[in-house]
Amino acid sequence: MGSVKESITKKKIFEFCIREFARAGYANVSIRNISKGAGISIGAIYYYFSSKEQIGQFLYDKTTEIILNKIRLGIKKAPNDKEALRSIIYNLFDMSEKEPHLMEFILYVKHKEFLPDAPPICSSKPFEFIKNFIKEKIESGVFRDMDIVIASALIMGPVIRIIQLRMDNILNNDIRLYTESLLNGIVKSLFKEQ
Amino acid sequence: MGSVKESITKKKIFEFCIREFARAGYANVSIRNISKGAGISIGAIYYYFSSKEQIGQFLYDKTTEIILNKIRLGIKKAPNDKEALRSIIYNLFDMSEKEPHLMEFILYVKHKEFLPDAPPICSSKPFEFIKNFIKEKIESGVFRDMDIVIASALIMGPVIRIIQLRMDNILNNDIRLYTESLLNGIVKSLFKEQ
DNA sequence: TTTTTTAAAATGAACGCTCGTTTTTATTTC
DNA sequence: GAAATAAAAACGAGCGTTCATTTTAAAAAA
Repeated sequence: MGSVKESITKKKIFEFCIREFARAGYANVSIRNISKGAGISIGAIYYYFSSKEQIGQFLYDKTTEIILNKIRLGIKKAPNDKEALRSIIYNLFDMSEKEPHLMEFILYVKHKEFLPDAPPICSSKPFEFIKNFIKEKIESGVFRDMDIVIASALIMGPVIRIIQLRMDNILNNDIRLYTESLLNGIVKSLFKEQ
Repeated sequence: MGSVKESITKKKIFEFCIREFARAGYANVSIRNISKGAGISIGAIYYYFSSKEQIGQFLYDKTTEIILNKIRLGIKKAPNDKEALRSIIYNLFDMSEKEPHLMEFILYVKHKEFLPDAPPICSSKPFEFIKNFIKEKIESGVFRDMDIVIASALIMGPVIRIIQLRMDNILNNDIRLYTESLLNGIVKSLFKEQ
């Protein structure tokens, strides 16, 4: 475990599966597809993963971890509340542009298919982290006093919507360019003073 | 065609499939599942549908039509712009409460799985209709001047987000109760005057 | 009114195929 | 020489679909 070979083979599986699970759906990607597409043998797949479900689990853990780290770092570095909000939006957009498959995997794939007992994606670590950020801003009086659910929907709803439009090829230009105007709209609906 | 028997059997298929496709995903619902779950034989299914894909097509057509009619009627009846916006939000919430499976089918099921050449769901008839409504309000100066994509995301994003939270059992009370406060937030981010 | 005919509707066993997984044997890599 | 990978075959289960057959219900004929 932890050898160079492991990381190479696992990476091949990761990169092929994240793309194909997002495109075709978990159930429509077979082990034979993975073997052929990732350029490795079926034996090698089962050498590292005990089942197809475990591949899904692995992908889920990796992707949520990557996103969480990026969001957390962005908020940490932000000098004020509005910049923190901007960093959430920008980082999600940035990730959608740089690693679209990863974002598609998180937002499109029904992970209950391979993780029957996992919480819904909106309760995964990155989204919970953002929710806590919002909660704090309401309690400290930065945002208008409102239900956390509403605040969360007003922020994440439009962001996710834009990302999905991009993933569906409705938007053909870099969505990072929308950060500013989307932030403006969100700020208007949330902040006490403007 | 069009007989009483047809409508009964097709209805059984419709009701079982809309629920199961939404819950488990199209690929994970087999013809045998449908046969057993809907209480009809495999032969009866193939008597009315030439393939499994056609069941998906049928469900897609029916559901988008139902939603479109509801949204269109709501906007038509609204006395002013804000009420029209409220009707969009309320009707989508109302439908999520009254016919959750229908809404889940529209928002969760990857319909590319059975409709390979169909446009993404955000370009389906009901969503296109709402988009045109928004476009008109921007052009007539009711909404602030902004990219239609942004306006669309600021409206539909939070609405869909709330619906998804409800479908994921994160929200346990009637989401129609959120109509007013969500409308308030959206209005703040969109309307010129308030 | 009873019998016959018709066609729609429903049945479920069977077909060919793919699935996830395991096993086997052999080779490559560190 | 131990760990990693390859290639191929085999497993039973389940897949979408087909089809010869039966049931049902109503129309036509007697």
